[in-house]
Amino acid sequence: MNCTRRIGLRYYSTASSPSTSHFNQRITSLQNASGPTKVADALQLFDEMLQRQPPPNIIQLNQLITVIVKMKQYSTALSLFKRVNMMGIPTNLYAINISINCHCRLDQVAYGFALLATILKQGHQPDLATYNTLIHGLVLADRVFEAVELFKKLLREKVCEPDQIMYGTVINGLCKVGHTSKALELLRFMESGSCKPGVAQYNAVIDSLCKDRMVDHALELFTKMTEKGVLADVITYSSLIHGLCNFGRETEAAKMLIDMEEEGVSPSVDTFNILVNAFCKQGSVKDAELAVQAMVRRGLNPDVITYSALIDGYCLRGEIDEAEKVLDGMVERDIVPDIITYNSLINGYCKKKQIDKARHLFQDIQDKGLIPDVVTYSSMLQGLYDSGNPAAASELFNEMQAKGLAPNICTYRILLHGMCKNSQCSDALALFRSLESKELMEDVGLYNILIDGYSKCGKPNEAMDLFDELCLKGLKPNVRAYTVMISVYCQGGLFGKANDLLRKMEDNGCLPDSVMYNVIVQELLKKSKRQEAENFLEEMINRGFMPDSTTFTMVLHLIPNVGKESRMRTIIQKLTTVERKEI
DNA sequence: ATAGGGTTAG
Repeated sequence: MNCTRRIGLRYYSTASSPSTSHFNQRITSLQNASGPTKVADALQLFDEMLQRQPPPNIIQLNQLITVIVKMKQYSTALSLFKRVNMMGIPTNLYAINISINCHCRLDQVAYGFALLATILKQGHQPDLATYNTLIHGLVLADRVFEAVELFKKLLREKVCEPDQIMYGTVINGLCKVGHTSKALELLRFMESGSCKPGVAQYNAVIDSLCKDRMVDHALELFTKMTEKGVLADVITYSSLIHGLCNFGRETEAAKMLIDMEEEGVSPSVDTFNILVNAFCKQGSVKDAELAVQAMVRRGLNPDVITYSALIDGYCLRGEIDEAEKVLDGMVERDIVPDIITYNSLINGYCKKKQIDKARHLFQDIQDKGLIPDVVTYSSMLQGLYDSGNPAAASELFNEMQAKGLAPNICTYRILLHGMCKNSQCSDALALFRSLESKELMEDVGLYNILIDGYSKCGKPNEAMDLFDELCLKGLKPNVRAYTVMISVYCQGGLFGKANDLLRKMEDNGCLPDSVMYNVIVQELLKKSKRQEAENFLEEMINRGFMPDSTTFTMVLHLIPNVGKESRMRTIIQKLTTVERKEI
């Protein structure tokens, strides 16, 4: 028997011409290759293989076409299959599955389904990979409902026994469209069945829960998963750390990092970047720098995201010098700053009223070949308006549109605010009226800017009209909208109306905040409505809000130097006692 | 031996 087998092997190896192994070698080296000529080299090899007589087997061709697919050249891959068919080389199920995948990636799910018929015609049966590719195709086409229906049908009619990949595809699809609870249901279903979920399926749901702001649910699921003996990996921990950070729970996030290392899971650069970024956004660049040191100690190299986060952190604090130092440091380490890195700096310069430096950098990065994005332009626009140069701003806005960059809601906020601040309220309103997106036309924030702008331009009636319009549209004014309107009423001496609105606002379930109280007290004091101001001052303190420095200064001026009973003094004394207690 | 899912970060 041994003898027969040996003869068989021998026969096999002599039958394959020398070029078979030669092609195998070239396919293998292409699979591992990277570089700009990879696709061209693969096509060249494909041509050579098709010219060979007898024609190469379908396995090698599948391998080669997979190289093209991995490079996301789906239409090229499909055209190669077409040539295989034209040569009369028989394909197999693998080949058709690859084709289905290509069609799905090209947003042609229908073609994918049509290939089911080809599979049957050729005497094959679709397998798990076939169905999973189609389910994934539906997910890619944002047809998650249909994907779930197909999955259920396969299950109901016992067409196939889903594996972890198929469950995972459906779970990911559900998470993608925000149906986290359905995804969780499916995960539970897996737990109760024979195909148990792995860490990837748990990760999808944990991450989705975090994005739904349900971090504690995510943590619970994480615990349950561990209890079931499924080991968390770096992605599980990174998702949780990210979720915690988004909730301002950086301390717990940092503890999670320690936990993961104790469990033997090594954090990646990305894991650290989440923390670095969170610390920076929260204003504590010091902690961020410590996190960077910690990652370096573990042999991880900070990347462009790490450095950009630090730069952004320093810029947010107005410490541009420090930000510039970080930039120099990263360049020294051969890490190339990208547009996001520079956006932080440009924004920093603009906020610091160093518009010339911002303009210079804006030009500089373009000379370097970087393309400014919406954020770059928006920052520049804000800087130009803030420096009182609306003409340059509108020129830049035109340039941005000429380049085909679509302004986003932030851009419009900056534009409207900038115009109003530069006494161009009617231009701002005209721009707002020209907006075509429903989302923008119904943005309370944009209304607030216009209302505030008109009021500051001394046109309270227009401001009130806009507020009415906002309510008539059925939009819910937020606390900022009410604040602006109340201050409009106060400035016009219409205190009764201001009071009515305040009541109406609380009826609508919108509670006054610190800013609102400060505005009211300040406006009342400006109009010498001392008693009303005292009432509001007391009310705000009772609700736990502090007068800001402007309010405080105004109030202090009203306290008589010596003797005399003063309600203001009592209030302020009470306030300082409270403060002392807190310290 | 060749095919299908995923994944965290600005």
